[in-house]
Amino acid sequence: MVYNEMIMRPLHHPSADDITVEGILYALSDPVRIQIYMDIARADCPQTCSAFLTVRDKTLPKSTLSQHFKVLREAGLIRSERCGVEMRNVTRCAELKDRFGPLVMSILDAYQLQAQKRRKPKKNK
Amino acid sequence: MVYNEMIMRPLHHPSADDITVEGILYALSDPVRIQIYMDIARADCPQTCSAFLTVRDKTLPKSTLSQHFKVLREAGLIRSERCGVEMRNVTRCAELKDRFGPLVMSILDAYQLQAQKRRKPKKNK
DNA sequence: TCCAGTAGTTCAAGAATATAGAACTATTGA
DNA sequence: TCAATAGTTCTATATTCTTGAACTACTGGA
Repeated sequence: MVYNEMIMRPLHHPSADDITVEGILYALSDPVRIQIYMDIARADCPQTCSAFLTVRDKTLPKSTLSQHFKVLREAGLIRSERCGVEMRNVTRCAELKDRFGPLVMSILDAYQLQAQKRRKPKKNK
Repeated sequence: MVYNEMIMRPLHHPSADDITVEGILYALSDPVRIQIYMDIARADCPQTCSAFLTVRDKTLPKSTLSQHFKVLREAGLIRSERCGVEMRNVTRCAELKDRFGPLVMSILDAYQLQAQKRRKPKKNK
């Protein structure tokens, strides 16, 4: 089959007012997406999509990865900018902090805590 | 059709160690569920399921409501106890705070903030 | 003891959403 | 001009969610 009219739509970033708590929670409820978001947040420079072709030892198809980035972007968690052939992704932490206080930070902290426990679980359980 | 072997399974509550950040975020990413959870958390006594047959001005079928409670329960957010014909639901805030710090509290705070903004939006936007 | 009423669960079917391969757009550097 | 790279879109399939109907389970009369 031949695809007609396939077009590259401009990226959509919701304004701060349109970001919702539910949207943020949904976007970060996926194990792959929260890991991606965490890595972008921890990085000291914008991250490309293809930096995440393997996440948590799992290889992801490009199409799936693209969808995950779209979800993060449309939830208002990241800002993506096309830059030549690649995409630069950064978090929108500051805006989110203004709007929702420590929400996102405490999600990241809890996730990090959990990841640490996974790596070195206590014996007494 | 006649249903055989339909049985009322015992309620399952995950142990604190089996609760995950992703599970919590997923459970609270639904507008109905976060509202229910908020109401249970704010209440000063256990709440029954049927107290939520209408949520955010929407009437829910009993079967849907039952599923929502199951999701909250299996995410580790609430503890449900059958008490005669009804069910008493309370939050597991203390356990969650031990395990994940301020995570759940900051979700509730952010949600409350958002709900307030919905009720009285500023003119200058 | 039976029965009707109440509270909630389970099943199953249709609706909605997610995943991923293939085909595509878009940009760059040689 | 062209091949390579980065990411998107389409679409079919798989998975998950929603809900009405049928059910379980308990309770308080009569």
